[in-house]
Amino acid sequence: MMERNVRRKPSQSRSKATVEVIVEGAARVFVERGFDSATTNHIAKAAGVSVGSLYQYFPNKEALAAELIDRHLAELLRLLTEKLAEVATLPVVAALPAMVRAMFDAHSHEPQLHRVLMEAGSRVGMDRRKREVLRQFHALARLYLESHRDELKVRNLDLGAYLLVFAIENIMREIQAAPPPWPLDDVVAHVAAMCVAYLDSDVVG
Amino acid sequence: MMERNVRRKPSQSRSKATVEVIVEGAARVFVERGFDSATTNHIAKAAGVSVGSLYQYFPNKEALAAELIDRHLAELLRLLTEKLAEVATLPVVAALPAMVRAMFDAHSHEPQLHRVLMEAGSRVGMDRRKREVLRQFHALARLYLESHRDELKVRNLDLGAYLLVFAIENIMREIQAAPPPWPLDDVVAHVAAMCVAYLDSDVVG
Amino acid sequence: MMERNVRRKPSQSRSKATVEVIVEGAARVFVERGFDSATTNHIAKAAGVSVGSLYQYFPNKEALAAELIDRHLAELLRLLTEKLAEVATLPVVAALPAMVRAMFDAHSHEPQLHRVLMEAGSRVGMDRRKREVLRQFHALARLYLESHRDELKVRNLDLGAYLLVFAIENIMREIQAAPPPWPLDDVVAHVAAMCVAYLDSDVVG
Amino acid sequence: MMERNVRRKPSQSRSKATVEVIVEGAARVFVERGFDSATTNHIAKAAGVSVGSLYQYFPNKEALAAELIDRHLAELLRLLTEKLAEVATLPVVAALPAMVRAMFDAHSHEPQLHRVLMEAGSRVGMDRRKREVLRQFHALARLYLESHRDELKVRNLDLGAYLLVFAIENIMREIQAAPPPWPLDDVVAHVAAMCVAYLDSDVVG
DNA sequence: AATGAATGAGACTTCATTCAT
DNA sequence: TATGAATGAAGTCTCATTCAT
Repeated sequence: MMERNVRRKPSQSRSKATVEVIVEGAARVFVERGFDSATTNHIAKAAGVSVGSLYQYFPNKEALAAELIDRHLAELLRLLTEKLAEVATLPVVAALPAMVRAMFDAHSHEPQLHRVLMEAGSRVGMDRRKREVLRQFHALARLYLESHRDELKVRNLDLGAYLLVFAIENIMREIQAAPPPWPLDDVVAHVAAMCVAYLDSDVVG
Repeated sequence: MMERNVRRKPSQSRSKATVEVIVEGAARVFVERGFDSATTNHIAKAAGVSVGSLYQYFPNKEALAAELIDRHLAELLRLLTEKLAEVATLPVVAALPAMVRAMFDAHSHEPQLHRVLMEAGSRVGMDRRKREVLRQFHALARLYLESHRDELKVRNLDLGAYLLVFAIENIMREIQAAPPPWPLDDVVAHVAAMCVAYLDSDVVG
Repeated sequence: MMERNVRRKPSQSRSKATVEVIVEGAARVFVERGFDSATTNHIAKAAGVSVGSLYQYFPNKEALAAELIDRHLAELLRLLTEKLAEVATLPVVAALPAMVRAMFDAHSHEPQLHRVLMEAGSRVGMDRRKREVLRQFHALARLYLESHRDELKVRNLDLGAYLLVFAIENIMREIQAAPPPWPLDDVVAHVAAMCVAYLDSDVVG
Repeated sequence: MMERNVRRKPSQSRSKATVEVIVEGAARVFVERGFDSATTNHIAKAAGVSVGSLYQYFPNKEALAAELIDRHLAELLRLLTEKLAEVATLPVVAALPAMVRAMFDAHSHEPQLHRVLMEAGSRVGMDRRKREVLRQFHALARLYLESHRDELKVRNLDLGAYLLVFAIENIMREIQAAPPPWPLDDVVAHVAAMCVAYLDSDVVG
């Protein structure tokens, strides 16, 4: 079903430009109408190309959403990796708030589009792709924690990194979806505190 | 669009039984085929009634999913409320692990069905309904925390309860969706530790 | 299709009352929703009986409309026959305006319902039934004209009566459907004048 | 409901041909099965196109009937306008029989199809459209009568033209629907005589 | 490469009618 | 007789996808 994300590698620059307008058109239409109500015809029209051209590059609507997700997640991963590199040498108490904040900022980019894509969910491979990225970020987080092992009481840093990544990611998404009534700085501070406190607890297992 | 969840109040017992077989049929079909591929005709056939009967009680497929969600969330709320009452007088360090475990157990009920419904997501009103239940549970959690305020360092118990509820709920869901490679008891212990440590941290704001 | 208008002769008075409320309910629903959108379930509800009872007396929706048409046309025929008897001895110049006026008055009764039934048209046997009544009225008109033959120049009184009846009936219906911008008395006077003038013309054939 | 008669302007010639075969298929199916029993699938099959193509150009069955009506009425208006131009300078006594005959001839074109469309009636916008055309013809008739005012006794030529148009049109339609037992030439002669005599009568108002 | 008219499977939904109670 | 829950055939319409130009 999800045959191949992109049908033919657009090597010509004209093709590349066409792919670009199609992807942008898709983003616009997904935001305006939601994933289900968006049709390939809508998208082609919004992109200013014919349906035929759309199908030249994308086998179906799902592939378009997948492409948008991939771009978003790649950006997310890039941002967080970069930020982690920046704070890698800082002590955990300083680094974690920075990472939480970075995660929050990363989720503030085109929230409508990504909300729509999240809702499209597994039909679009969102789950698998997102889990893949989180897995990568989990690995990064573990590396970071291990290099700061002596600052921490928690021993199972693999599990520790897992919990941090998922807890932070989900709360940031939740905040985007339904902003809570507290100053965001407070929320960020609390999330960071939760993480720091956790890493400093002497849980067994 | 989501006009009314149930079309007519089934007062007669025959009607009630019909509604029941339809809802059960829907659950089965949703699990077997996923939300998108399920059709009202599939569901009617699975339930052993005619499509007409299905439409007598439910305006569309979404309403069926909504009904299933409502039942699930009501059960969830009931379980957690009950558990919270049980542990209400215990100190936080004892109560939280019990609650985390209860949350985990609650998510272990018909996980396939609820995964499908989560994926159906907002098309089905899942988001709104779930947020409503979490709001209720947030209120309960806050009450609990306030009655144990002197055991805690965190001051903003409203925000505190919010973070606990969302962090726990999301991690439990994640574990259901993609079980991690650690013993579940360890995961539960760590989540509880994260919560306890957080509440004992002296974050400002 | 139009098996039999009424299924069982309602001999019991309870039955007769039931038929009555059903017919009245049908009239109300037809006016409110139009013929096509009216369903037998709507009608049964409006009449305060169950669908089953409705089907006990009427085989289908068409039969209900037919019944209403029959009642209407019977009333129309009765009124016009009566009026014609009244004016039978008057000279044509006096009688025709009276008949035109009577025709107009007759069409003023429950115009909404009858408009709906006209629109339902042949599906409901309207055409056949109406033609039947017009045929009867044509016969009456011819009798009248023949008994006044010496006041008239037109010789083919059969054709003459036919034209009068159809011309008057159609114009009266048209006036009901889309009232023209002239005083109705003027319109009636003109129609009468047209009829009188026609009968006084020496057309051959 | 009657959103737009035609969905997209067929600019390409292929589209135009498709629209044409669809309209012709619709005409055939309406005649064969009547309006109610005709389905869009029947029509598409009869036209040799897919349902999808039908819906590309017509939002529903009603729109197809409306298109056929529009064509018919346009033709009717064209014919009568032309005929009126021909006889415009003739005296009323000569012109009216010619117009009545023309009206009769015009109604002889595809009578079955138009009978079906009349029966479909207001569901199809027939009423509104027909009234519009009659309004136009009323205007033409009035112009004609006014330019012959000195041949006539009737003074309210507006109302006069109205009566003529409606009386003639309805009788012609009636004759098509149920041919009466007299030679049509006689009927035409009588209708014309009725009109001429009316215009020569000295009705007040 | 691009176009966009054409396709058609199949989902949704209604409502006249039946029949067990 | 009355009830109204249940039936299911059949019609409407959409939209992802193809393919002739």
